Amino acid sequence: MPELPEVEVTRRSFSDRIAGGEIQAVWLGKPLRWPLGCGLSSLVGQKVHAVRRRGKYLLLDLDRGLLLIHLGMSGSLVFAAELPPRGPHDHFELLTSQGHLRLHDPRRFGAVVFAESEQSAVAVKLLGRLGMEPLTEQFALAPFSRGLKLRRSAIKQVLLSGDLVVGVGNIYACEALFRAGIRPTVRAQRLSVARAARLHQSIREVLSRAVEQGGTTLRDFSSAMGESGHFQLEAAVYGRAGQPCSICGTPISQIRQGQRSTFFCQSCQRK
DNA sequence: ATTCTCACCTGCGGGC
DNA sequence: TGCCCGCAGGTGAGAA
Repeated sequence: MPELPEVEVTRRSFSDRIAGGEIQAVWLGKPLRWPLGCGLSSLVGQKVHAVRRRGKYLLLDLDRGLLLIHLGMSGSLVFAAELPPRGPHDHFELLTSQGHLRLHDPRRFGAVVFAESEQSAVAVKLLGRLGMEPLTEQFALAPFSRGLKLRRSAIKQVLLSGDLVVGVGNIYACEALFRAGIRPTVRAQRLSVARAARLHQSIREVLSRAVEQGGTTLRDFSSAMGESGHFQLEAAVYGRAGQPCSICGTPISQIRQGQRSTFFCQSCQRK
């Protein structure tokens, strides 16, 4: 589910409300992708100071250390003064004086991990390889273009890998490549600077527009306020195999790249 | 070193 | 109606 826009929309939907809250209790359900990495009681009494985002990770700053939260493929957070009764797919709760945060994650590819600092081994393992943040000044054309030149893989795979630019998942990779008129299978290193510039711009546009729209709700994503996203209504290619391209009418193609579906227009994305 | 495949887990929709 | 298969928003680990 959650790519950068969904994670950012989630962050904004509870960051201010949880800030300053003191942790009163922590509850863990079924195992997630990784163990929490600390005792539950060591978190109790600490305050949550802020919620930041790095790539698709949420970082909850505590008095001592931070919690890294990843939503995996099917995760979502809810934050409210009172939570409804737990369901079978609720696996983590942070009860604070400001309200209760709950992770709902049917597939349990998500994770909540404690790190003593961003320099700690576990934080570096998870965050260390991450590339540029696409919605900040850090995401400049020159390093992006230079990075592409070093990669022989298909451009779609490079976008998904997250080591050049973070936050672009399967939906937004397809959408950004469509907007840039670039075929997903072309080798990254074969893109000219001009075409890299177009892609650079498309990534920024698609991601910021998706954030504006509250993210993409395909199945059940919603913000921590319970609000669904609307970007799926603007998707030009993702999930639209066989439907006419909005630009030229050519039926949208679906192929497999690295065990993932790729959607594109053969006519608008020639190379 | 980069690149590729697999694994993790559950639910859902399509075809038979 | 029910079963089986493939597929789904991510990404670290390990192999090639």
